[in-house]
This record gives sequence, C-alpha cells and structure tokens, in this order.
Amino acid sequence: MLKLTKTVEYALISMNYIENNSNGKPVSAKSISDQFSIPEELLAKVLQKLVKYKMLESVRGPYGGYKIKTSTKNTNLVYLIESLEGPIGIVDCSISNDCSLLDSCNIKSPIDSINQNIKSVFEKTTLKDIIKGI
Amino acid sequence: MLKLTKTVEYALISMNYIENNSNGKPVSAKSISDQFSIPEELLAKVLQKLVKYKMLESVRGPYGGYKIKTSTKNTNLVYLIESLEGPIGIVDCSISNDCSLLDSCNIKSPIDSINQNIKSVFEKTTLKDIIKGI
DNA sequence: TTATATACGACTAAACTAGTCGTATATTTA
DNA sequence: TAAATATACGACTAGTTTAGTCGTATATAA
Ligand code: SF4
Ligand code: SF4
Repeated sequence: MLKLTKTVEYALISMNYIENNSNGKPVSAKSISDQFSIPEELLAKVLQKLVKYKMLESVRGPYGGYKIKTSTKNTNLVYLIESLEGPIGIVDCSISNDCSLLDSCNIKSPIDSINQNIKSVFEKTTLKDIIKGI
Repeated sequence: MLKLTKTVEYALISMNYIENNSNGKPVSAKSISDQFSIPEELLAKVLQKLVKYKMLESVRGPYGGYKIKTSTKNTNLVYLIESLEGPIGIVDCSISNDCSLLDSCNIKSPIDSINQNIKSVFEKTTLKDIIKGI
C-alpha cells in the first residue's frame, strides 16, 4: 500500500547512475543491470519509456546506451511517475470518476485534499534532487 | 500505485457515518453496509480492527453496533492506516531493510526524505478532519 | 558481415487486495 | 430459556496489479 513500483525505482536509480558515470558517453542498459542486479529486459523497457518521454536519449549500436537530457534535470517526479505508471491518485475517484460510491461517498472532499498534498510532495521533488542525493 | 486500500476507505467512510448518525446509539455494520453497498462481512472485519485499535467501541447483541470513541477524534491517519495495513513506506527499505540493493542503492537517501514527507501528510490529518470534511 | 545494443509487444509468474464462508459468542426481548 | 440479532475471528477463493521473461525487429560501429 502506498508503494512506488519497482519500475519507478529502477528509473531513478538509472538516472542517477547515468548522470554520475557518463562523462558524455552513453551508458548501456547492460551496465546498469549488472551494477544493480536488475533484470536486463525489464530495465531496458523502463529506459525506453524514459526516452519516449524525453528524460533520456538513446544511442543504438555498439558503444550505445542512454544519456541524460540536461534540459530535464528540473523535471519533477509527478511527470516521471505519471509517464511510467499513469495518473497518480490515492483513490479511484482521484483518477477516473468511476467509483460506484461516488454519489453516497462522505469522504471524497477530505480525501481529495490529502491527494493534492501527496501529489505536491512529488511535484516539489525534481530529478536534480534524486541525482545529487538530498 | 500509491493507492489507499479499500479497507482504509471503508474505515474512514464508516467513522464519518457513525459520527453523523449515532446520537449516542451504536450503529450496526449492516446499516453501514446497506448505506454504502459495502460487502457486509468485509466491512465487519474492518470495524473489528478499529475496535481492536481503540478507535471504535462495540456493543454486541440486538441494537448493538459500533460507537466512536471521542478520545480518538484527534487520532492521525498514520495511526489508523498502520493499524489496518501495517507500516507505511513508499519503498521496501523504508519498512524492513531487506532490499537486496541496499548496499549499492544510490537513491535511498532522497527516497527516505520523500517518504518522510508523505508520512507527514497523513500525520497532519486527523479523524476530525475526515469526519467533518475539509 | 558480425557483434552489440536499443525498440517493442506478447506472455507468464508472483504478490497483493478484495471478497466470501463457516463457526463461535454475546445480549436483548418475548 | 428460546429465538433473533449482531459482533468476533480465522480460513479460503477470486480478482487485480506488479514484476519478470521471451521473441523478434532494427540500428550502427568495427
Ligand atoms: S468516491 Fe469515495 S469511496 Fe469512491 S474512490 Fe472516491 S473517496 Fe473512495
Ligand atoms: S534500498 Fe534502494 S532499491 Fe532498495 S528499497 Fe530502498 S530505495 Fe528501493
């Protein structure tokens, strides 16, 4: 409950590792997977999504791999998480309005408020914070 | 991801409903289950846990049910959630120290900080806030 | 041309969450 | 004291989500 997914953790670990081990050269999925014992195919899919959403760029072929896009170091975690996992919300109705209790629900308003506070924690944290360590 | 469980939602809905429909008399699980179309046995188990952790008190037999313990209106949501679901933590290592990456992990420190911020959102919210609506 | 590495979708396994069932116990009222 | 009502509690099943695997295609350096 209230957990991040491994996908998100792998993304953050990778961004940090790439930033600190790149020197301008691309870092391969394999090298990250070795370093942290993350299943290679799984990690590759995560990195590919980060490329899709412009947080990394990729270089194919031998000596290829992934590089950080410096322009996205100010990206906040809501963007990263939602890119990987879809909308953040602590209950169904904060995402989709399809809860069957919606009409009778007596806690929606305070829950919405909590949800907003949770989101703002992730909004205030940027990739820069993760890459440096706080 | 980052979702509350139905158990927690049912607990909050029930506390709110009991508070506003009690008039000193106990409110039965059945009546709450009817009102919100929550499976009766499931709800009963949730309410029983709330009794176990002193947020409700129960009255057995006909005309029985559950009453709010006024002393616990200042209870915060960390206490309620952890009573029902165990320790709150956005990653494994914020709960149990048994992550296999613990030694090599390069994001533990910033993640710990985020985790603390998330917990404090729930710490700052009390049952009073939920019962009234914010 | 070969080896390396990303790209992408389909599939399986494992874990967690939600819901059900059966039985026991307490208490009110007739 | 019998019957009806309602909580107490543990075991079990079903459903959903998360994690991980596999197969195939494509790009590129040497
Ligand atoms: S409407 Fe109420 S019960 Fe349904 S998801 Fe929202 S908060 Fe939860
Ligand atoms: S040690 Fe790192 S990888 Fe493991 S749970 Fe903690 S933050 Fe996640």
